[in-house]
Amino acid sequence: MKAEAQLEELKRGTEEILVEKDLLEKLKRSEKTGKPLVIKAGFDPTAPDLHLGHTVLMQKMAQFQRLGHEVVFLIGDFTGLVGDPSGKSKTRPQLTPEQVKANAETYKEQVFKILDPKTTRVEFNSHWLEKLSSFEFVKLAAQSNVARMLERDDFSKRYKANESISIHEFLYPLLQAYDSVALKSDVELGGTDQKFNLLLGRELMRQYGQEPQVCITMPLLEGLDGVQKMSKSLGNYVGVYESPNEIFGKLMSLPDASLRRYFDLLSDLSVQQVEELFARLDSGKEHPRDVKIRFACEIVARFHSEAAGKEAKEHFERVFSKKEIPDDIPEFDAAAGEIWLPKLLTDLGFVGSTSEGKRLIKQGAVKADQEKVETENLTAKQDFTLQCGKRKFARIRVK
RNA sequence: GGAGAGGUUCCCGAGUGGCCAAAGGGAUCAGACUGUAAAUCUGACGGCUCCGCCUUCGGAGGUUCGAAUCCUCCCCUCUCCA
Repeated sequence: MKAEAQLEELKRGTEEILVEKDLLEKLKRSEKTGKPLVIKAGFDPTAPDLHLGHTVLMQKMAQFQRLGHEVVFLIGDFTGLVGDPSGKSKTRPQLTPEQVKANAETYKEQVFKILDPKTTRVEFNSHWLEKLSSFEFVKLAAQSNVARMLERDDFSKRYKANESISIHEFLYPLLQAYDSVALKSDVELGGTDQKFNLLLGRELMRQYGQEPQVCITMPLLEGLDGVQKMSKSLGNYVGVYESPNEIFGKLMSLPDASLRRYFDLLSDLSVQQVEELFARLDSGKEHPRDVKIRFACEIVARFHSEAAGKEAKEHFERVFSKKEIPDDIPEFDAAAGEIWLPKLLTDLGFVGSTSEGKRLIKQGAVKADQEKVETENLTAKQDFTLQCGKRKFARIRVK
């Protein structure tokens, strides 16, 4: 594909390209020499599961792949030990090497739901960062300065609020930048919160006598709460590896206001198709719920299969629209006779404590065989279905 | 090194000897209403077979009938000076 056409396609959905002119140059050169560009995207193995937010970036990576470039999926196993301060209001807990290793493995497994394994290069930055001598480390640290670091919004906020900033947090961006030097990357992708780190890579490469990388930032996907960015620790995420029903259900709880962004950043529909869809929505020809269902189907299909998407939809309608009991619910054995429900709910993992179980019963959240439970004790003679809240079900087998 | 300010339940933040399992807000959970949306209203929000008991207010001791609150030592954070 011609360099100009590639650029047009690559621009879709991006927040910023620094610098667009440089990217065009690189694309042109690649076109002429047939040498693919090295596309770098780093992931910290802090959370063991990839979520929808990560896939925004990964779809962009996949796009580069389809255009014939070499994508490096960089696992920050070393930088993960440091902890990225980007966008954080406090120091991240530092991970142990064991945690990082386990998380990194999970990452590797999950990446290829979206990326093409054949053309993806997986790297661990400990390979070169571990080998840095203290001398080189100090040299690296000398490449930037405190004033520059404090320009960053996250740091300056913390600084002004009289909150602590550890020295090693200053090191993080430098290490990430050094990754670019080690990889000689042409392009680095990241979320908008990565802008500073990405740009430092550009600078550092220049200082190490290399051609600076182009930085492309992607918008951050907000989580299911519609406010904060999607993250595992905030619990507002949709995991790539979750079950079809889980993914579907979570996406259905997405606020309407976030729907457009989700379509823009994640849907495979063309720009025009999205435009048309939302025009119908605005004019009332389309119900937001139906649009959401379509989207949920698309995402489930992407991570599982077309059929799984359909099934998840049916399941959802059965359980939540018609309020039926789902058919594939966990089973649990209980002794016949008097059953103290708060304990049973705790054993099932539906609640964290018997106190919580008691509260929920009092609030009318617990049902046995579709009937609201009024008392804490229940005399069980035969199997029954236990429901806690809207979505927790279990089949209790009485013995 | 010196001077000062702080560390409270998931988060923010009140509380400065008993009325404190600790105000208020946020987050969360449940109920009503719905489209598992938003908004709104109601309730819950340390644990325990729970009208009572047990464990919590940076940590360890101490004073007291009684401590988140007072004293001692320690750890951590911030500010100013050097």
